[in-house]
Amino acid sequence: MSAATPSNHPPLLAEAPAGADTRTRIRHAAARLFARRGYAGTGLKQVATDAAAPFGSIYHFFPGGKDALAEDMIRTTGPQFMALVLGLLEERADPVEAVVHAFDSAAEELVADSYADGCPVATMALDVADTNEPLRRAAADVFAEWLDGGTAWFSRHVARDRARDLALAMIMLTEGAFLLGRTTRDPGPLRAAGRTMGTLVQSALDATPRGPRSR
Amino acid sequence: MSAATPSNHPPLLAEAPAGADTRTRIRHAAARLFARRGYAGTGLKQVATDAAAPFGSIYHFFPGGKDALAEDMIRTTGPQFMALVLGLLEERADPVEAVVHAFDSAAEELVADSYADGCPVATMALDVADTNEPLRRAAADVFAEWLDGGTAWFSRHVARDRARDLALAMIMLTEGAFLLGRTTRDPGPLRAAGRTMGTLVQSALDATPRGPRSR
DNA sequence: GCCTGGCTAGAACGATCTATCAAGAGTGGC
DNA sequence: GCCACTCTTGATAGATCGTTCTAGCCAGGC
Repeated sequence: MSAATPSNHPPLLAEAPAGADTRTRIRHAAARLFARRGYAGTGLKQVATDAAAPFGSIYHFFPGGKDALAEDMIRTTGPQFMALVLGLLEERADPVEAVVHAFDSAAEELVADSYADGCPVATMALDVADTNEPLRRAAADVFAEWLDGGTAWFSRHVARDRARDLALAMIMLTEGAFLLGRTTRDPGPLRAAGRTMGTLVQSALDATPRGPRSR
Repeated sequence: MSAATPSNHPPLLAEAPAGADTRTRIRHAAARLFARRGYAGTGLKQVATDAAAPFGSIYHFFPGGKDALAEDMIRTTGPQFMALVLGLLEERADPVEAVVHAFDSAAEELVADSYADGCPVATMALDVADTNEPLRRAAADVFAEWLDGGTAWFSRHVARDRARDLALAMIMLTEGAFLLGRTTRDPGPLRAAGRTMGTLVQSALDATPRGPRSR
């Protein structure tokens, strides 16, 4: 949708900017901790500490407490993450090169931050899928948005039903690759996922005989 | 490796058999809770309750406490899960049909247990990747075993380097599909992952000109 | 009959968790 | 200069966490 300049992206889940107000400092700190340690593994006290904010301020800005903070985090970083990926895809004209490039960039970033940050939603999604219905729905909504966004992107090159499967495969490979990469401390899975996506896109293109689009 | 009969498999993460001793009851209860709620989200008191075991027995059988219980769970259910998948793959002779069938079976099972149980390792792996080094290593070891096992299976049909990428893709798609399936309460992702794996295996077969094996 | 060991059973401890509360600090309107 | 309001603070409550500990139960060997 929005421009997605071919420049390098700002690090998602970074610390809050220097002079940021308390609310955004809390948001950033919570996003990092939730993404790395999950819902149950993150303590609000540590959020306050990391944010250099008074403990009570969490409840001032997020009266719903931990749940509200977590839902805000899911619904905020989810679209940001999609925008980041779509931006990476935009950096190459050829769709096969684009997906390979996107995964390679993700691999570089994973190494750069010492395998700490993967997908900001996955850890929490698995954590709460069975225990916290509102958060499960929030994560489900995010995944649905990703699927729509990905389908739209691939639809520029292949038929819509094929595009949907490609988008689904891209999301699943991304999540699986981050899981393996973070656990084994190895960027290899992300690069392999890129190769795999390249193969899939090429297959879909080959099966789309009449020109690039078939809308 | 082992036989892998084409019969239906016993449910992984099931309750302990009726007359099971306390140790195995604790193991089963812990496996279920850890898989569904993650490491931080699982309380030992609830493990004892679910296992119908006295609380102190947990420390009697697992002197290492929560960590020992979790590591035992990872290293036990990990290989079981691989055996289950390899067994499903064995139920179809054609490799393309085999992968599609395996994912379709997984989809059925996910629906059957109300989207509660996915991969027994993934939830914990993401939970502890940044906070608990021994458990992270245990999960990493399990993933490495899966990769070896999967590579061996695909090597029966394609060249070894191609087989490795296929195995990697299969693991990543499985994990991603379970994540999406559990979060959105929809078996669709698992079936889509099956279709995608079918495409990938077919591609690899097409690129392996001289007969099935190329050892 | 007694003793030894594995196992049961749950109380108790200190730490940590989420959430609430009351009071203080700072700021802009009038 | 005073009020109204937003935000800051940290103490506190009540619950739950992982872990330890002590005591009792019960079967098998001698």
